[in-house]
Amino acid sequence: MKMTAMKTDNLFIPAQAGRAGEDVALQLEVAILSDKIVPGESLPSERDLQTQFQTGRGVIREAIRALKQKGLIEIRKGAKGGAYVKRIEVSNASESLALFLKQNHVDPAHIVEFRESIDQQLSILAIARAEETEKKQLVAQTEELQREASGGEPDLEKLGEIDRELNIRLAKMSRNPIFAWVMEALQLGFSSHDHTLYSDPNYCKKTVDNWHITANYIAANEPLLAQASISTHYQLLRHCLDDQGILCQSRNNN
Amino acid sequence: MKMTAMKTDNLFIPAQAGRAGEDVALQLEVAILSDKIVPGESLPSERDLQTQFQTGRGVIREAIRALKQKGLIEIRKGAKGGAYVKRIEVSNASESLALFLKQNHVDPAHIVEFRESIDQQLSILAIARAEETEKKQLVAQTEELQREASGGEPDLEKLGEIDRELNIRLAKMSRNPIFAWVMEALQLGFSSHDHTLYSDPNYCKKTVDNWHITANYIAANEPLLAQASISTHYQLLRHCLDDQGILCQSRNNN
DNA sequence: CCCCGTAGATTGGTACTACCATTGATTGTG
DNA sequence: CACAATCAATGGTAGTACCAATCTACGGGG
Repeated sequence: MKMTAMKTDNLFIPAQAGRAGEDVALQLEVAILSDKIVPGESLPSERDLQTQFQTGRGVIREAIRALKQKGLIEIRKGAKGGAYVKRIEVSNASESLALFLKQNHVDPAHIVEFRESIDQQLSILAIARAEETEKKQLVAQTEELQREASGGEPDLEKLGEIDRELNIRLAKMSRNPIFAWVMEALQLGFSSHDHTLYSDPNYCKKTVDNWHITANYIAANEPLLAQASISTHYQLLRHCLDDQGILCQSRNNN
Repeated sequence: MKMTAMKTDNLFIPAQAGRAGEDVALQLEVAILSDKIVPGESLPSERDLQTQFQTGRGVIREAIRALKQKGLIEIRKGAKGGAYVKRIEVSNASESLALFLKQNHVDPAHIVEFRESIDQQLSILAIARAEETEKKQLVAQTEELQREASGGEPDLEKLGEIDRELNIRLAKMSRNPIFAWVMEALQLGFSSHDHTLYSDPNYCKKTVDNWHITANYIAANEPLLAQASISTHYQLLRHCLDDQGILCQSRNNN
């Protein structure tokens, strides 16, 4: 316990347990979360940490890997490289939830239902809180979606991308990051289902036009009408999935 | 593409890129998520993987570490040890979310708002889908909550526990597991805030009684009234948090 | 024959070394 | 002064050796 507090920092104590790797990761995480190392700065090099922790380099690397996985740091190679502390993004948390949902084989009907509920609330909040310019941008993007879909050979990738952006834009307009988190998580895990809607010519145009209508209702500050058209969207999605036999609609899960 | 499908499996191709570790982790993750390795089974030993991937053991260990971080596997030492695939728990997603919310100083008001939205929808679904017996059980548990709270020295731990169970019970009555998971994820990250409601004598009784009222409305199949009383619940929570200066209520986040 | 304990084998955990690849800074050269 | 070669720092990979924990199997003692 020298506590000499050199320029860098010797606040790391040598880890010796059978789980040295986790010990190191924990100490580093605490250092980061307690703002001892601020986003933009970098941790000492692996070899420095190796000496500070009195341990092998492999242990350090495993700890670093864990922190990277958590989204706490970003790693750059070469001189001036190292583990740079970064601001955590929602996508990390979303990915976590998406993994869980994916492994549990969720009934698509449940996801659709949940998303509809979220979207309903989202439209209300967006109308109440978003700037006029944001609402106009939303409308503009739905028109871009229409243009993209009107061609004889619509680019499904592009349509899906725009649809995703629309959802995220709407989520941001709610001024509540939690909605954005959930939305992103659901899309990460089940973007495939949205594709079916656009790949089927019977539903593509209806869906696209309905997006435009919804956006216009939001821009016109008509929450009830917006909710109605969102319901329409999910009715379309349900029918479309039903046509393809994707929906189980089984109510006998516990 | 031998497809010989040996007893173990040679479906792993040697990784060579500068990011071999991530490559290995990705291949293993795919193998797990596509149910090639089922929960309960274990991955090959590190030394086996080392030969299958034609790489060093350090690379394997880092990949394993990443998967462990994601909650995909659990590691046991000794003979018959190894990386056992496990069912992902919501707590992983919660932890991830908690990290994000913590580092980004998310306003508790946002969490309250989101939970209120979920609860509203939950009550509607519960009324429509739950059995009569479940509704009666819900009411019964709110009465237990009242009994527990009526004593001169209410056990805060016990109250919190019952409150948590009530929420989970309600979520299950919706017949849609996603609501339950999202709810649980949020609660795990912020159970502290729920305690404040019960620890403050000014709000405790009101909250408890309101739970009872809500449950009765649900049992009586009165969705609108149930929603109203749920609103009351969150009004109480908001005021309570406000009294303690926890709420920021700042609307100027992007 | 049964029970218990010890030895062996398997596997993750740690340490150390050497070398490669990338990247930024330094230095040298035109 | 500009540009290119060189160098140094750092992460990435490979391989070895050994330790620690844990299960299995064998064998002795009852």
